Amino acid sequence: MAATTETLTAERILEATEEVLRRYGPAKATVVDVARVLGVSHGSVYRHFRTKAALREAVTERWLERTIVALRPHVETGEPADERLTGWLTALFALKRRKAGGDPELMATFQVLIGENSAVVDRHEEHLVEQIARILEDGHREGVFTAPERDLTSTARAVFDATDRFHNPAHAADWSAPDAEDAFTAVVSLVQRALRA
Amino acid sequence: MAATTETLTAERILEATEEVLRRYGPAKATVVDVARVLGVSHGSVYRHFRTKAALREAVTERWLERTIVALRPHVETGEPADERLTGWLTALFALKRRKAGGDPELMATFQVLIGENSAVVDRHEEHLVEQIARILEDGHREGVFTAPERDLTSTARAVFDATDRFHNPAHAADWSAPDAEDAFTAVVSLVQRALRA
DNA sequence: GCGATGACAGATTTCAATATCTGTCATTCA
DNA sequence: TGAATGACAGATATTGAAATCTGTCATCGC
Repeated sequence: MAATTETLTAERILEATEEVLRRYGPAKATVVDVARVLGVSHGSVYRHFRTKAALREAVTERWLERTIVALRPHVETGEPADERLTGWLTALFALKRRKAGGDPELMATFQVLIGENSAVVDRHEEHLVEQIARILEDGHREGVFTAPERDLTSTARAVFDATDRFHNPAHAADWSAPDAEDAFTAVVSLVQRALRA
Repeated sequence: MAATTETLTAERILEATEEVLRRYGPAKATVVDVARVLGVSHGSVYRHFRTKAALREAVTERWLERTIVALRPHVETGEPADERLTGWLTALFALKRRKAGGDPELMATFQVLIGENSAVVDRHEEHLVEQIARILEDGHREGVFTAPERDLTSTARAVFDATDRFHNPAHAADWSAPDAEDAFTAVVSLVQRALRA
């Protein structure tokens, strides 16, 4: 509502867009709203983002990037690779679950954005799979994991896919079930048994 | 449209409801439509099903039941348990994928019904998990699978969860990707490695 | 000169009036 | 007598006119 004297940057627009999405949800958030928050005309927003879709895509990217950053430390702990893998998967599940439980509406908004930007999501998944692959590679070097039958990336992808139920927002509704924790642990130990030497 | 002289049974109503859902989709299918197909007044439909929701639930149940029946033969082949497990999982994936690919609109309808009837879906999943558990039990007896670390049912559940991406209709959109087959094979061999003696 | 503006056309959404549907039940008919 | 009917009240969906939004661009002012 208040006009600031700061220069208008892509960064500031993204922040405003996030705020508007949070407040009004994905269906009602408009470019005009974003401009109003920034105290500029909506034409100015279009100087930085070609379309509304591009703006929302950029927000999605930012949002997903945060998960990558939050998980990075778990890739490079001093622990043995098998423990690191469990730690990484647990951190991912905890992260997603905390978000979903803490603010279900925001999660719903997020899911809509994800549905709109599958290309961004694909790239994001590739990053996550890379992090798993790095742990598997270390595990192989340490002798904790057996030599993979197939290439590292597709094994990493298999680990990602096998645990999909516990990080894919499409399943967020199941995460509050009383046995979600047990189900997660069971799948993780299944995966560990498959990988361990 | 044509009035038949046959007596009105729950079975005939369910068939008509399926037809109406197929033709108009979940949003536009009405009880009046169902009655029209049967050539009766909608009041007569309410003699057999208390509400529209109950009617749709019954259709969902019937629909899911067909999967259970189609998979039953795969539980009891003469094959060793590990091959049977792969066979069962492959059959489930193929079944779902054929449905999704063959008639995407019908699949979308089905997904809406599933969303409306989570209790029915939960019971259905339990049946599928039971089928897996039976294969695991045989495998343990045959010495093909290692003694389970945890109880059979929760291991079976873990197998079901780990392969979720390849049977949960929520992921139907991914099944036509060129690498879906490979991803499936990778997860199945991961699961097999975890279970084998 | 360069970022910002706001009027504009066409696309999309909202809103309220209208129509249809759900679920009930007193009545009919075989 | 017991299945089937259809009129009905309240809930839900449809529709089309009015309002708002998206994306462009000629113009402004620092």
